[in-house]
Amino acid sequence: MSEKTGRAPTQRDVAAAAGVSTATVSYILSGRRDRVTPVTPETRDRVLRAVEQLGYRLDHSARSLRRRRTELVCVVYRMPDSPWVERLAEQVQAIGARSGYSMIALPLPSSPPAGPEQVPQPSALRVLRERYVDGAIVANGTLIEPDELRRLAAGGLSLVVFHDALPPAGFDVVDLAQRAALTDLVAHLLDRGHTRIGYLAHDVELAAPDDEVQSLKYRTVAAALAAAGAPLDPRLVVPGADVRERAYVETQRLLRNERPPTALISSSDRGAIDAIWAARDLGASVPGDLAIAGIGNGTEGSAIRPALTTVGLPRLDFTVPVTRLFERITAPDELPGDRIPQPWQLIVREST
Amino acid sequence: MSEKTGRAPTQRDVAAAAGVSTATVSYILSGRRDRVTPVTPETRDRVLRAVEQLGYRLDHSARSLRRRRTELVCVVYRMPDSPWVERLAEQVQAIGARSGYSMIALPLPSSPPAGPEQVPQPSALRVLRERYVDGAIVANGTLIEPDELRRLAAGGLSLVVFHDALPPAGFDVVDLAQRAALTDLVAHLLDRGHTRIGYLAHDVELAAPDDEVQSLKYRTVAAALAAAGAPLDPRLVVPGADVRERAYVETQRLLRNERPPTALISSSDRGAIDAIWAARDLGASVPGDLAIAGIGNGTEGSAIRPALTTVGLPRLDFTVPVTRLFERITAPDELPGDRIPQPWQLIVREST
DNA sequence: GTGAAAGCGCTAACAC
DNA sequence: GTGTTAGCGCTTTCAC
Repeated sequence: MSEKTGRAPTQRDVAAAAGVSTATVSYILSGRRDRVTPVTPETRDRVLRAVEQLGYRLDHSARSLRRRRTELVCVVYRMPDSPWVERLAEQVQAIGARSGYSMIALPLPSSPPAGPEQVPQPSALRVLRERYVDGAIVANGTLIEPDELRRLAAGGLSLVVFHDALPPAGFDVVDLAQRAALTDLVAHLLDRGHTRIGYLAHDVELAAPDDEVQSLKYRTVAAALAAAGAPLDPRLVVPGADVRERAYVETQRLLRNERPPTALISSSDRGAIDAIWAARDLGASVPGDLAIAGIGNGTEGSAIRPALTTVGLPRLDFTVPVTRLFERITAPDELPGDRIPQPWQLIVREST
Repeated sequence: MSEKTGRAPTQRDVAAAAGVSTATVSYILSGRRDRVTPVTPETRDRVLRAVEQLGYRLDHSARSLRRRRTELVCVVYRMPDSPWVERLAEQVQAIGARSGYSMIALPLPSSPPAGPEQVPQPSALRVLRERYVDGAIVANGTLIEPDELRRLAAGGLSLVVFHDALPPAGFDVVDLAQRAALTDLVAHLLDRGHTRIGYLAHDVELAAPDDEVQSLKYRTVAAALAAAGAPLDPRLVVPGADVRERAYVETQRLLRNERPPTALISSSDRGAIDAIWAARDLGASVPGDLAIAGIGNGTEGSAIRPALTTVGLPRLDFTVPVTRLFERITAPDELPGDRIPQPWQLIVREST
């Protein structure tokens, strides 16, 4: 464990200390793939003792270079992580461990640079581009440009991407079918007799309402309402779903309108919960005076009173996409690219 | 960008396509350190065109092996990330980018295996042990055993560890001085005249109340109260700070006691916020009937009403420790290991 | 201004 | 059961 020289010990040093060849050290440390008789326990002990004594640690770069794989996968997500991303990461870690893979995370900055050029830090993408990892799960496919995804896949990176509207192209796409679920939510509110429906938006949705990916939720809700003959009243659309205090304030402003909404859809579950607070503090009952629905099915929604109606993933079981990632990694030749359905659903609880 | 063969193109392929040597390709792609005349624009163009056309991507493993550094740093944290860890990660990313470093995250599973053996997934620690990264910031030093930290540092990994009670040993320790801040909090409540003070605990704190690191908060609060002659009443200590709904239920149970507490300290800000809900739903005013304080200074605390009294980092500026990490990485020889003070503070707001 | 060549630490044929 | 050896893809010294 002690080391006086400046250089870290290598297998060569271990071999010298144990009086064996580097090949033997490698066999003992990594096992050998061919069906050859094992080393004698004595040799093994001697080598392991030398490893211990020198404080030898394997050099990952050298191993990957030789093995032509890194035995590392990566989960890419947008910075404030959500509970479902955590479950996903846990499952990647657990399933990967079975085949000797470790998992790292690549959190990309939360604020996309304004404008159409929502290119994340190139220094972060290096990890995907320069073969740091064998595969990646992109939890939020809108974080990386479609072209870049295609190039990464073409470059040999195994890729599974969560995205609502992206054709597979050398990678698999987990299709969340968010649009269908959001349309169901709107239908549910209309069924309940609501006609004045408000929308608590994320700031980006209002900044770029025409952006197909950034404003997917907003656009889908608006389109569903319009299709039902009850188009969204612009005065009932407010920002603030990003930040708790703003959601609170904006909801109260909405309720003080001369013609307040009778139902409110929040672009986030958090915003919806703050809206519930805001309504209650103003003496309005939920859902009596104001029905409130969130989007995302976070964990908080089922814990509060009234429990939050929302749309999102009903179960956080990602066995299929995660297993698929490792199939891709171990597949001898290129897999084409499938669509893996994992649909969002309408989850009706007490708040509507 | 197209590639028909099974093998990914290498610099050798690029060199062949451009009619130059691999050395030239390398110069163009990485710059060269010595003060030598630059390549001609024509050569440069030809090489870059070949790169583009072949879809060449650098191989990180080969580069690291040769350069003897990975140009990668890592932020280690406990899985449900907190806002301050996100700020830390952002700052690591930003400061690292200046010297060509990329950042990855290493989220360790949230539930430590019961018992003293709180060893995280060995497959996760591989990333630190096997030279995947040049340096790491451990946001929660209790996640990794002190011995392991020392071994990692001794093995050449640059390390900066956030920890409340750990001597530097080949790595720097960011000292949060949590104990002092928690003692201040207790003093603050006693000043306000409270004598029956409850504690909403994380489950681990009650499972292993003697564990110096797992139960630091609980032990410190208990010790401070005892020292003030107002020892914690065991009947006022309840679990539930981990999960929102449980925090809610346990707080209400506490308030229905025959002798309910007049103040409550929650081991987490989230638990404290749920406790505020719970108290209000029972008709109790906060802080009138029940003073409530959190621990951690999360972002939610300042957004709710009443704003939450808490202890934690007053500003999320990690320039000093992050800069220090990169100093360590670039330092020609071993730095000893310093203590970097970044003290928690008592933040008194409306809830107490 | 460009090229030849050595070698980073490891693995896996193959030889004995 | 263990050793020899040829690279993996890249960078860098040195030569021209």
